Amino acid sequence: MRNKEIADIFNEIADMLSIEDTATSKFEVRAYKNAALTIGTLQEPIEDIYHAGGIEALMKLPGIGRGLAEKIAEYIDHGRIDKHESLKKKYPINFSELTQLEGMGAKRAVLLYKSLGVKDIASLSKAIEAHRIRNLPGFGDKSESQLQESIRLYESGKGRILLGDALPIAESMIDKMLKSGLFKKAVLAGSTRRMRETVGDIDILAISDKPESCMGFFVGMDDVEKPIVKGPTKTTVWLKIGTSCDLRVIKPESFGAAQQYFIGSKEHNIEVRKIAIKKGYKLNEYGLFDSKGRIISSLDEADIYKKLGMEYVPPEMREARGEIELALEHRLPNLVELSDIKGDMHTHTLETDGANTIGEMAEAAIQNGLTYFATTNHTKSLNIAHGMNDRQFAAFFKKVDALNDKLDGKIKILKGAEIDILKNGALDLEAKTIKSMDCPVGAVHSAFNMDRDSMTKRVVRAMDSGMMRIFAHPTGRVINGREGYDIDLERIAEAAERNNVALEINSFPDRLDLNDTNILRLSEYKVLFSIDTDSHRTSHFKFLRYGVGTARRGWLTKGRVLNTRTYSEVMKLLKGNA
DNA sequence: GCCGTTTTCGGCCCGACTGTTTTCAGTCG
Repeated sequence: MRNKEIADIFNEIADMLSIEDTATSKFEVRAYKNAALTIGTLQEPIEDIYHAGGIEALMKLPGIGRGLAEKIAEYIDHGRIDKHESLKKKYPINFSELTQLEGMGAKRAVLLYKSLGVKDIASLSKAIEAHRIRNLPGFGDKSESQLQESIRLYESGKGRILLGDALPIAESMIDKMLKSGLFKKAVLAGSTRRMRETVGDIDILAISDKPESCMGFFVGMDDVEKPIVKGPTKTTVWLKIGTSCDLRVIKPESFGAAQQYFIGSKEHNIEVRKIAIKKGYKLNEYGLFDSKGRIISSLDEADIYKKLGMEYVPPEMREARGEIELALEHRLPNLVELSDIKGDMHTHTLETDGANTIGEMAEAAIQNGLTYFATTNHTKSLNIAHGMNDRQFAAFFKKVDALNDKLDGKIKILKGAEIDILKNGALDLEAKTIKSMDCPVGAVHSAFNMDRDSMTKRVVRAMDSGMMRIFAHPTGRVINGREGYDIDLERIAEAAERNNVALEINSFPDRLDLNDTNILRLSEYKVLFSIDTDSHRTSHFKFLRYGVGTARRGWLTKGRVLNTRTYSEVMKLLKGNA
């Protein structure tokens, strides 16, 4: 997939063109940025589009005309774009690195290059140490020390943090803000609200009569390491967890418009504003206005969408991936909700690498509102997790039977295992043992570096055994950890369809596997998805909301999710009698 | 460089904050 490479190059061309500062280049910059956005958020490999339909097919993509389509073709065919190469000769600067620094854009980068020869963060650091920045036009003592601080923050907070780390902090901060009595309302916005798997910062939106006191309270909170930007309506701080947090305080009459604006995404908002313009309106964070500046709507987010002729778009869908068109046609899917989930098909106990007994897990599942769950311990090949053999499973299942009797329907425990799919595609237990289970889950835990075809065949063979009901964490990726193995998900989905296997959406915060884009990609297949926690201790059942958020980002409806079914419906599906 | 339900020419999302400025450019989201 060349999408990211091309998007990066277009962004870099845009940065370099933005220096030229002529009347047309200003909009040429925007054209390159728009195109980079289109390509960067594309669901399928751009080279596939090109190879299937040539330049004409590329030109059908939004923001891509003949000129840019030819440049994309040039890159796919020759691995380089002439315009990019010649600009790079003119400005041999690492823009993508430098512009990641707070307070550093393309223009400053070029000024620093031309006057001091700064090309990247390393050479910038040296220039700062020698105090050579402060005397440049447009710079001063403050900008010099701020750049130094930006470098420090960049080094310490490289990369985005997990949703599972950001969301609990954000919620507790909002809780404290509301309890302070200074805030009338405080809500979560930004990528955290959209449930992106990682977030670059936390955005909080608040209403108050006393914005100054609010900002004072905010910068003084325990979670805050230091303020970065402080204004009367907008303040940015650096949090101790290693990410920044924005607070915007607005007037109550703008609450709806402000939510719409601050939830984002930026790409979604740009599209929505264009729709406003087409209708002769103007949309900003204060409201929707007509051409004479009279207010059309501002109090309620849903009303703003309505006034624009659109359905209310759930935050998780706001990524400019086609939801705008559907909202205009009133054809948005009715997304699955946390409260729809009745069971969990993937959990562990202390018999293998879990931390709690099956009884404790059952109690926690009840507390979390579930009516059934599958206990799915690891199998013998996974030594590191003390995987169980056939005899141990038989003994364990007797315990589960006894517990089920004792629980008397308060919750139903399904007997299962997270069975290793061995290198040759065989399942790591005897057929007799697997057939005694309600919920055999298959998973890959070894030999991650097989080539794509072999890995795909390995899993397809396991599915074709007819004994597997769920394929756990299908790509094996760990966010900020490892890439995941190379596997052809389309072929996996076909095999899953044919064998009545559900594909898992693993809710563990550093897995979220399948992820939103893969779910979207596979939505045309008639497979069910199973949103599981992979709980290794009782507290992990709370992770379910991350899996549901991911499913919603993948546009899944309740009907597409296996474990929204009741216990008896699920048992029928698992036994193949549905 | 893209794009069109008033347009194939003349527009292109919108506002806050900061530092270095005497009215604004650069950056950010």
